Amino acid sequence: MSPTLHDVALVAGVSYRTVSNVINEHPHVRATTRDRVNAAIALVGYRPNYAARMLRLGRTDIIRLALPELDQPHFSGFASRVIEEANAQGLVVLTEQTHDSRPGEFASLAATGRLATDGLLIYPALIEPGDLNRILEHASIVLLGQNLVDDRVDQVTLRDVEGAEAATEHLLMLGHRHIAVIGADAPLHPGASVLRLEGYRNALARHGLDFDPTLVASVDSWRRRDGAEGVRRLLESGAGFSAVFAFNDTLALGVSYELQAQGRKVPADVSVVGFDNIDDAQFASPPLTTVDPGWGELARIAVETLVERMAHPDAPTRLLQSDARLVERESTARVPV
Amino acid sequence: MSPTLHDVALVAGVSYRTVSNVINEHPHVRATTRDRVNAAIALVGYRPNYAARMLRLGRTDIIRLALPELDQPHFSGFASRVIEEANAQGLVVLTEQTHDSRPGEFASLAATGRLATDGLLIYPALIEPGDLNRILEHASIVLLGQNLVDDRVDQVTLRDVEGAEAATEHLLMLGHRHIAVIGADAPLHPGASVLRLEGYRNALARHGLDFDPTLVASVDSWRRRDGAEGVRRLLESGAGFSAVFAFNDTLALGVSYELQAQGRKVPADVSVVGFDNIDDAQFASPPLTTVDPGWGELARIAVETLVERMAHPDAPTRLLQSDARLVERESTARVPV
DNA sequence: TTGAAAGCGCTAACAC
DNA sequence: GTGTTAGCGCTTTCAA
Repeated sequence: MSPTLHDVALVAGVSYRTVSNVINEHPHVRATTRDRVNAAIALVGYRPNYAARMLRLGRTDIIRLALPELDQPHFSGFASRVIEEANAQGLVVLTEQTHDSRPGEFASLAATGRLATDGLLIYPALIEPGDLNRILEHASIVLLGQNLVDDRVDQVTLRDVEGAEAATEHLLMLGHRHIAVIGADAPLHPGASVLRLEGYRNALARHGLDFDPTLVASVDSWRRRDGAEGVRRLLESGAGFSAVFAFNDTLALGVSYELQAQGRKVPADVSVVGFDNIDDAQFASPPLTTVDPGWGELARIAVETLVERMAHPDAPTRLLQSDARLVERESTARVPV
Repeated sequence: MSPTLHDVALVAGVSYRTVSNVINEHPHVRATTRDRVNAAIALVGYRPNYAARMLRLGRTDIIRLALPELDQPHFSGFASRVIEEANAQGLVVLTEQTHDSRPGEFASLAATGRLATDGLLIYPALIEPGDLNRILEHASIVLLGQNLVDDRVDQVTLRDVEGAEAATEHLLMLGHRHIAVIGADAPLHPGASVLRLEGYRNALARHGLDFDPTLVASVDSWRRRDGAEGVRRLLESGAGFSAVFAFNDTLALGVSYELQAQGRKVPADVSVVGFDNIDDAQFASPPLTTVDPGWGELARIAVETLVERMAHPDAPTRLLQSDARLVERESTARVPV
């Protein structure tokens, strides 16, 4: 058994209470006593039992982060920043993967609160408002991403629509009139795929262009292979396009790869624009034009919001968003004449 | 205050003990009693207090995973798998980043054990044997990666030397005689950069070739920009080479990008081989030949080893390794004549 | 400034 | 099969 406060007190020749005071840096301890206690702590190798402290304080200083998949660049980058932000606030992060499944997400939600007052940051894919009912009363939750409008919960989201508008607008400005879309109807990204499509259509409409469904490739997921497959299908269908808007960078890199594999030059023959501004985008060949939706800012805001929610469970809920901006690189060019 | 076992017992009209039996699925509970208790649990909205349970059981079912950086493909892929393996064992994972700094790693080590008997998986960069002394007695630790030979601790590592030999051997078999190396002396990867260089030299020696230090590029880190910079320096130095072995895939993708940006064709002019087999490698242009060091296997072994260590603190320590194999793709070809 | 002691919610040894 | 109860290690109220 590892030593307890009691053992330390015995060795130091003081009371239980005094040792606790020293550990918690309470002010009213004489310096000599403090030194004696610290010496005793070192001597017996005392380390506090955090489970006992948690029980006593009703507070764990652990938050939970539930993402669909850690093994995707935009999510791992986000997780990395969340961990940093949380640590800065004295919190540690328990990471979970929902694998885009309803049961997975639900398990996360249901387990929330098991560590007393700790909070949950969850990036929902398949959660619906009804799922939240039983959870909300006993847990601090912040929803990430979009996909759910429910003013009983704090939400911290990207500006998907505005970002997609900016991407499309950029291509339109370059003279493109037939812009393919890769990444629609992704079952694992229901919110984002709808909103980014909406942004695309908005931009088209603003330029008086009709929406052409034959230029839209649906995909299973948003990985490279899906991007490659999507654009291949589009090419085979004979649909004519001079530019592609892929709903995330990973898709876009797959698209760019496949186009070049099929002998189309990027951007000379086809322009490609992505979404997320992952680290890899700038070192792709060619470097990828993309939308930076502000993942870093999102992480900061998310942790801040959760911390405030834990501190004030009854404060009004909020919807906060990070800022999106276009990052021009070399995968986009004027439409070929 | 949220309801406790006591509240449930009151509502169900049974004792404290019986409720606990139901929750922990003890066998000796009559079905009707169980139903009544479950109804009461649902009614009052009872959820177990895990801090209390941890305190009572002296066990948290939380393990800690400390990696240099989550935002690197090989680490995030590894973390993702560790989380899955741990979940399968009924454990959850607290993720931390050491940022390759001695203080960061040390903080992780020092904090270990604060959650009672939980264990720590740590990928050490700058830890030395002496750092472990004070920790070992009260914590279950498994060291990941290489970088430390210390038989007081379980270690689960990649086969860096063998992997690097395979990569170099592959290039030698293709007729290359001037093989550049990118990634040496990386301060953040002290173990891996030494071992992979060792593998490279072994393969060279086996073919009777001298080691040429002017073909070795040292780098600050193992990100794309470092790969790009490294190969640029080498080109500027006028050193002649027909192939590049980069110490990881991210470096290799940076190398491949830079070579092509400078008008050298890959693999027609220069072959490139990487290390890690990250997801991106197969969709790069050209798809990257690389070494798959078995990250997935590593995750499985690591969790298994930690679980066994937690169960048997006094069992003899072990050194386990995953298997490395070469994955041939299109970034390597016979030496140009 | 320090000591004594209650009690956080739970599990399980012990009774019946 | 169910009830009673000690005690896990800590923080903190109350007293001295």
